[in-house]
Amino acid sequence: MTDSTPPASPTPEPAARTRRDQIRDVAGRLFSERGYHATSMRDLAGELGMQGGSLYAHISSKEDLLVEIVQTAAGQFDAALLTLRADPLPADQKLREAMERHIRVVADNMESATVFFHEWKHLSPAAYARVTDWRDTIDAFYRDLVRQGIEEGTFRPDLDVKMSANLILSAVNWAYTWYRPGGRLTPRDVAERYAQMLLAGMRTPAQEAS
Amino acid sequence: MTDSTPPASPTPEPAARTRRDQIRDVAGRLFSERGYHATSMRDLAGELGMQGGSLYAHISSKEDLLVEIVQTAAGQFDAALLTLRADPLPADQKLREAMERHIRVVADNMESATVFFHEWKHLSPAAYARVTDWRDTIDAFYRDLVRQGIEEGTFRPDLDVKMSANLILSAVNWAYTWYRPGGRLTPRDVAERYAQMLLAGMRTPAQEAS
DNA sequence: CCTACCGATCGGTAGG
DNA sequence: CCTACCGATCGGTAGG
Repeated sequence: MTDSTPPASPTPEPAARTRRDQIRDVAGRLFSERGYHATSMRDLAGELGMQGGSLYAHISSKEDLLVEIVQTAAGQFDAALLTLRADPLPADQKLREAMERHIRVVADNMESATVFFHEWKHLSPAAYARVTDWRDTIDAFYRDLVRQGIEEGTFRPDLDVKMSANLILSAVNWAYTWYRPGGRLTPRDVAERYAQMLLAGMRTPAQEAS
Repeated sequence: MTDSTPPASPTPEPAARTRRDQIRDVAGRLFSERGYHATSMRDLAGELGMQGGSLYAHISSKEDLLVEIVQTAAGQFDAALLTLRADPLPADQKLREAMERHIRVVADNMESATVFFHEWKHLSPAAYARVTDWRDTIDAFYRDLVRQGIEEGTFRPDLDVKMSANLILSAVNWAYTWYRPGGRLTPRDVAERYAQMLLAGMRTPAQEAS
C-alpha cells in the first residue's frame, strides 16, 4: 500500500464546503427544529463555535439565510420535477416517477423541506412572491399531468383535476412530517405504495395493471 | 311584524364569549399568520385595543394561549374521530365518514389547525408530550380502521396498513394549506373526492361500488 | 473571527 | 385596564 493514490473523498466535494455553507446548513437544522424566529443568531453562532457578531463576516443578514434555504429547496424540487415535463412517458408512469422524485427531494432534505413548508411566510415580500409563484408552478405541473392522463384515456374522464393534484401533493409533501431517512422505507418504497393506491382510483375501470 | 320574537342569535352563544375568548381567538389568528414567536404580546394587545401589560389581567403567560389553542384543536379532532371507533359501520363507510369529519375540523378551524401543525414543537415538555401522544392516538385510529377493512374483506389483504394510514392522514391534514372556507368545495365534497380515489386503491378487486 | 457595543424590543410585573 | 418599568435578549455594527 502506497500513498500514490489519494484517499477517496468521503463526500463529493469536501473541500468546496465553505464556512458559509456550514452556517447555512446549521441554520437549516436550527430553523427546522426551533423555527426561524425562535432561533437567535447567537444560538447559531454557538453551534459553530463562534461569537454572534462573527457570523456577519460571512453573511449579511439572518433573512439571507432563510432565503437561501428556501430557494435552494425550491430549486431542488424544480430540478427533480420540471425536467419531467417534456418526458414522453405515459401519464401514469410519469406520475409515479414524479412522486418518487418529489418524495426523494423531501427525504434527502428533511430539514430544508421543513423550513420550506413552515417558514416561507416569514420571507420579505420579494422572496415571498417567488415562493407563491413556485407553488403555482408545481400545482400546475401535477394538474397538467392529470389532464394528460385523461386525454390519453388512462385516467378516468370524470376525475376532478384540481382535487386529484391536491391529493397527490398532500401525499408527497406531508412526508416531511413523518419520513425518517435510514428507516425501513426508501423514497421509492413510499412512492410505489402511494402510487399504487392513488393510480387505482384514477385509472379508467378498463385498466388494471401496475 | 312585531318584536315579540327575539332576534335569532347570529352565533350559538354570543353572550358567553368572554374577553379571554377574544384574546385566544385573536392570538390564534396572529399565531397562524405570523407564527408564535414572531407574534409579540404588544401585537396581540394592539389588535384588541389595549396595552401589552393589560393582557395579563386575563392570561398568565403567552404559552398558556398556545397551549389552549393546541389543546382545543386536539380536542375537536378527538370529538370528531374517536366517537367513530365504536360505530358499527363497515370500514369503507367509516373511513369516508372519518375523512369528512377530519377535514371538517380543519376547515372550520383553519387558524387553530395551522397553529396546531406548525407551532406544537414550541410547547413546553408537558404539553409537547400530550401532543405526541395525541398524534399516536390518531395514527392508531386510522391504522385500526384499515385493519378492520382488511379483516372484513373489504380492503386488499396486501395493503400496507401504516402506509395507507399515512396516505389518508396526508390527505386530510394537508387541507390546512389550501382549503378556503366559503369556496366552491365543502368539506364533504373534498372528503368524497378523496375517499373515492383512495378507496378504489384499497378495496379488493372484486368490489366496485361507491 | 473577537470584543464591545448600539437601539429596539421582548415577556412579564408592580401599583394603581 | 393603564402607566411605567424590569432584566434579558434581539439582529446587527464598529473597530480591530
